[in-house]
Amino acid sequence: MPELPEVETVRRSLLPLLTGWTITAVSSLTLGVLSIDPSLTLTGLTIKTIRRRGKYLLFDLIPGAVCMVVHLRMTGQFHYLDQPPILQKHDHVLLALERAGSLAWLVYHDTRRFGRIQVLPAGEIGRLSGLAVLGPEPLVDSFNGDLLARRLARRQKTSLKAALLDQTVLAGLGNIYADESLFAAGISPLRRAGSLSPAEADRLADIIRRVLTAAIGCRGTSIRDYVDGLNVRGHFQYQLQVYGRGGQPCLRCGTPLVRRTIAGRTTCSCPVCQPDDPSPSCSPPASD
DNA sequence: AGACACCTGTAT
DNA sequence: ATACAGGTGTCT
Repeated sequence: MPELPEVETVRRSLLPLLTGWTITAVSSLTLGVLSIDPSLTLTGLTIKTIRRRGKYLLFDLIPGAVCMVVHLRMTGQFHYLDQPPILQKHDHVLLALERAGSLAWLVYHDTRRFGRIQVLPAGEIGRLSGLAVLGPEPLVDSFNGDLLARRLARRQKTSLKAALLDQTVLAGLGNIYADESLFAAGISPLRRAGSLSPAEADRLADIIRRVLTAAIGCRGTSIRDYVDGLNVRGHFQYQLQVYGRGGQPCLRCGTPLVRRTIAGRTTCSCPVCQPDDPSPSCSPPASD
């Protein structure tokens, strides 16, 4: 479920609730969800801060520079509770917390059980495949059209949709925000990743930043499962222009939106606002 | 680049 | 019964 805006919203919702709290007990209720480096114990560690990299959450624990790396995949959720939890189906990990005599609990819940929590020395997180190979963060100042073009050039011949979903090209986009960004930029998901003009790359980079920022401002998109760390839904789903709207009229031109599978994912786009051919109406007449 | 795997729930 | 879902890792 969660893409960058949802993961960032989870991070922001949990950060003030969890910093400074010490883990007093760990229950791993399902095999294979939580893995802890054999040299480490979570019990007794204090949450120093929570960072995000792409779609990963990184809980920094002290003392000893320990990192709890979390990927929520499709349906992972954290629930913060200030009362003892009544464990539900699909609750997989329970952390009991204490600070200045107060108690709290953090539950990891995941219907489809695709998500993973890994605990390891902070210095070794570079060994986690996936995290180590992530592309640049789209919300840092250095992200611009030039950088995007250089990253897309790594996937010259693949479709732009496939390239934007590739976390090694750019970190954080998923199916919703790839489609929303391409629509807002007026670029077809089927364009070759290496075919963007510098002006198009500038425009797409700017729009990716704006779409993700707007979605974070809405606390994410809640269609099915997604909620933040306090079980609160986002509301960017009310601003979606194309995702999930196949067959419905384009909100810009009225043409029915096209729904098709690209890069193995359902993709929605406007055949008029996002022409497959790079801007035919603006091309200079062919001359030889 | 594509198929399939990992899972469960929901909608048709 | 079948299709599909905010993701990604592995194998053709």
